[in-house]
Amino acid sequence: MFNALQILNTSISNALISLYNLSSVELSFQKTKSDFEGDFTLVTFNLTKPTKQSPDAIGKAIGDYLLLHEPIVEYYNVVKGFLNIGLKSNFWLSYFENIRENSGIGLKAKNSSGKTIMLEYSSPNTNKPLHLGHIRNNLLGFSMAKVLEANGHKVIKANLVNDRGIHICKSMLAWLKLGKGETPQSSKMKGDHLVGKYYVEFDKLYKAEIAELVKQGKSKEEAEKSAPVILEAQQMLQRWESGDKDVIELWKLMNSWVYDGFKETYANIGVAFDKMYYESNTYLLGKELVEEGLTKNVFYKKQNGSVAIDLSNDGLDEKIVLRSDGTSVYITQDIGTAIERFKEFPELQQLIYTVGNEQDYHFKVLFKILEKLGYKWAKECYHLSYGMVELPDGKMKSREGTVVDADDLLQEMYETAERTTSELGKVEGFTEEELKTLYRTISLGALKYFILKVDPKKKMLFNPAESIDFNGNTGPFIQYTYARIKSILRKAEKIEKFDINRIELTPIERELIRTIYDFEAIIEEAAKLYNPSIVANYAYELTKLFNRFYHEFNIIREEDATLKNFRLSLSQSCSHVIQNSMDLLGINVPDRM
RNA sequence: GGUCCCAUAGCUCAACUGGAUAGAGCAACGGUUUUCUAAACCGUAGGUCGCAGGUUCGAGUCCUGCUGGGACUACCA
Repeated sequence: MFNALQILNTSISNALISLYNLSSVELSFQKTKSDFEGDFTLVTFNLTKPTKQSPDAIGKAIGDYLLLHEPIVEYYNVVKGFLNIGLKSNFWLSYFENIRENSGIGLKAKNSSGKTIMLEYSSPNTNKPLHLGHIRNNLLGFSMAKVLEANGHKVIKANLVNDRGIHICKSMLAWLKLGKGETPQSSKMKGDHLVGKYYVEFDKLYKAEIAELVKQGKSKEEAEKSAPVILEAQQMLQRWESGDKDVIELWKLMNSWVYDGFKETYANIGVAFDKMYYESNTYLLGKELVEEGLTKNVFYKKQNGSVAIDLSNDGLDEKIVLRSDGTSVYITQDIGTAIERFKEFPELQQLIYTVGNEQDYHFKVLFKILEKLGYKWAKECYHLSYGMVELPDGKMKSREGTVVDADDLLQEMYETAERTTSELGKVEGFTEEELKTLYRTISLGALKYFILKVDPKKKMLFNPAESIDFNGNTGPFIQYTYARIKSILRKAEKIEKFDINRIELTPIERELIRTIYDFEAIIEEAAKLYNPSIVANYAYELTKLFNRFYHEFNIIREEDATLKNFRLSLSQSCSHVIQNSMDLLGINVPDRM
């Protein structure tokens, strides 16, 4: 009923039939640029060939047709082949009347699409604390889940914890050698940081041994393979795999430290999971599938006994799926876990992996193998690939300690929020507890928005020296605008009934309604493109627009009661959309700040 | 060597997926508060969209080549 594009599309299609006897033509619409008069713009260039008319003539002919036949159209103008169409204020006002009581504008009802999606994200290693790169993963995954839910899908948020492997053994070994029984309690250190400390210690030992061996005349490569400490770590991994009691016990202990730490960080940034997977349970999966793949001739055995798949016809290379000693490689278990998940959740229709773009190739191979094994759902697997977070001097490396630690950053942001807030001095009457919540809301808002406003596909730069801004295109700016609206609504106390037909829209009011109207399409687009930054940029646009409105009119002092209540109601709807769009990003908004 | 990704204002990012005069924020400069929260608003300045071709009525966007940056290419995870 209020789908303007659909209405226009139908009317213009009719116009083309009536005017040129043309049917089934793809029409190209866009939002009218703000420098021109209108709401929607039809691009007419692609119609010149079939109609043999000039763009301007087509625009004029369609425009005239619309004026006669389409009641929602008020006026039109044609500029250089662009047909700008203005809808009647009446259309926008009835739309607004229709949605203004609705606090969930644009959101689809829960599970209304009937589609179930598993979205994997976070998936940390348990040998080190989370850094800014992991934060991007977590925020992106969590937000994407929210966006998909807003489109009516059921989302199972999954976390596959990489809790085993050589890297964990490195931490364990270094702790045994140097730890002197140190625990999170004894050191007053967060568990994941403590384990991470020994991961770095291992690397130091390892590097020293390599240097020593090189000095003795070995090549670097040889040294890396034969350094005693790495051999010891490998041995430890073998003992783990054979179920050695001591190793398993230490592994459990150190992992439990890490989990306590992660739990705290996850709670702090406000992400959650529906389903936890652990690689120690899944790493053997997939081996039996290799057998299946062999009988299907998808895989082949090489002379040395290893099993591989040739993907060179698909633009990829040969990929080993089983070592010559019969053990799995990483992709083997990925094949296994994917299949396992579709068995576990028969209703599953899509599987999304939130993993950095370093693994683009890996997922191409994985999906291709699944396809070749004959799983129909293989084409519903999607790699939500995101770019690395880089520092001014390059990529972050845990081993070398050149990382922005997640917990440190969150703490820093919190302190900045606290300092900025008290400098501005607008929080009289807040309790200690309310202040803490506010600082958290603002600091997380700043960080999350900073990360999510960037297109996930692109790498992004974080400059610790400049930190994250609280002014301009930022989370706190949007939160502030929300608080402003809430303040007005508090002061007004209530919105009285008003006759919408008495309203004459000013340009900015019209633009606000129009922008609210766009929200639904934005949510759909963000899901379609797997891109929360579309929501972030939208929230900013709406917020900026509202601030202009706010400066242009004093809402509370408006003497015309109809106008006043209309503007209050419009402000309220803006607050709903701002709140909902921020919620899709996993960001809270405060009533006061 | 091969494959893939990226390059837009001094800095960080947009550009509705091929459409109009490429837009925001930060930083710089100037203005706005006895009026609903100045974490705001208005204005000025800032661009050979890495370079060179091509396709198209139309290219930041698509194709080719080049330059610069990055990732992947392991019987690592």
